[in-house]
Amino acid sequence: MARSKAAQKPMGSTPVKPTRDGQRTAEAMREAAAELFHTHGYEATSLREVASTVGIQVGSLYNHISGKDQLLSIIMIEVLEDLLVAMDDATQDLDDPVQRLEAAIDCHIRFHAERRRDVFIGNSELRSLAPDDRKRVVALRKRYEEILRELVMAATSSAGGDIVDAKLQVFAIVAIGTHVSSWYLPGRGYSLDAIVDRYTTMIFRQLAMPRP
Amino acid sequence: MARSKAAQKPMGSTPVKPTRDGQRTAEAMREAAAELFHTHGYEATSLREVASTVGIQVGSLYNHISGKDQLLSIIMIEVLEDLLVAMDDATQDLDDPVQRLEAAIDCHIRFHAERRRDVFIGNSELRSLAPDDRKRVVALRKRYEEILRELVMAATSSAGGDIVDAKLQVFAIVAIGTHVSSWYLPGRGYSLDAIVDRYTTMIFRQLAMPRP
DNA sequence: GGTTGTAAAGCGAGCGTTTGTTCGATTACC
DNA sequence: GGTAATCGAACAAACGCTCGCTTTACAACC
Repeated sequence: MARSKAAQKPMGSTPVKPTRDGQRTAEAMREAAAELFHTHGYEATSLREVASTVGIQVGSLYNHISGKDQLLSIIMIEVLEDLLVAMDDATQDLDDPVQRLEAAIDCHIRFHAERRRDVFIGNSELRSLAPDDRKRVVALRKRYEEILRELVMAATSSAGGDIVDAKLQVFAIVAIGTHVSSWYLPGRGYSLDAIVDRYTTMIFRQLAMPRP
Repeated sequence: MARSKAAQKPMGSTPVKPTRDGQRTAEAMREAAAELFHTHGYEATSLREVASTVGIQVGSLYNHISGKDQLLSIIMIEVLEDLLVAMDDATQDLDDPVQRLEAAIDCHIRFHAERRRDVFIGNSELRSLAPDDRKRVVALRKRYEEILRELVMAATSSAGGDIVDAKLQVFAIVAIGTHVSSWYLPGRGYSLDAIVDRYTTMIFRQLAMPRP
């Protein structure tokens, strides 16, 4: 191969000698993997890079995972589950459907910006997943879209708005989130508050209803 | 490695013995590469798979390309240049700014749907590009966004619309295109005409102006 | 109208690396 | 002393790429 990468000296901040605390190592592995997957992609990342980032040898990884694919599926499933929880937390205490939608959009965009690294992995490495994991991820995504759909429909019918097309409306919102996760950089350009505010206005306009 | 892939028997429809027509082979290589990059990703695609799809040996690929990366950069740059040309063709004969924007949205969505394979590659393999090629692709993208921006601004100022935020408005349109290229399948679900129609209405609503 | 020279195109074996994964020995902690 | 964690060396497979050789098509020549 032409390219040369990976596997220099340990640069990690974690144990070099055996420890009782395998938990910390497992966590460092997920963190290192997420960072590398985000930068180079799953296929272009070697387990030796992951190991050297954590500060251990390649073989030691297998004390915590069954294989490279597990590293990816953990990241992808976790971020989706977190998103569902965050969306639930953001809306569960609100009664007014319009306020619920506004809170949902806020949560949606904020989550995609703040956890852009993991979200980006989740959106670009679907095909690298093993079939079973892919099914699970697709199911979680579908559930998320269903939640958005119900929020949009409840808000419009409550405030006299109008949906051009429910499915495509949800897609438009999802697309904005995905796109944000690909360009947003904290501290550069737009503030997160500004992004949320502008996009919320634009989405409410699509629904032909005023913002509260 | 655990996975086993590629390199069985030739399945291509093109020459097995030397021909004067290397042009056809080069074209078949681009086609095979695009198909494989789209399905498995650039890094997960081996040149042996490309060669076996075309129906030649690995070494023979190098009669037409300098390396694997060139295969990718050709695909990515070509699709962007085609998009710019298509957008120009779609709008150049129109004078009314609103009609120009409508035609642009039509072209934008249609292109992203019809050439979804190449567009998808263009949107997901940026990090696999060599630095120079990446710069070129980023520049082309920026130019495309600039064109969209001017179309949006001209239309709104002409028809009394209102832009919440020019940059984010363009981003929203781009995001819809990218998203379409990831889910649209011809003959399944929405017709292309329906997609274009619905999204056009939604985008015009965002600009607070009526469709012509 | 055969003969021969040339260059493009493909073959196929092989090169040096890198890859994911395995495994016995070793170390550190309870 | 037992056990979880790590090391370190090794494995076979797959990778991008190179290269000397053969095959083909076409043109120039006698």
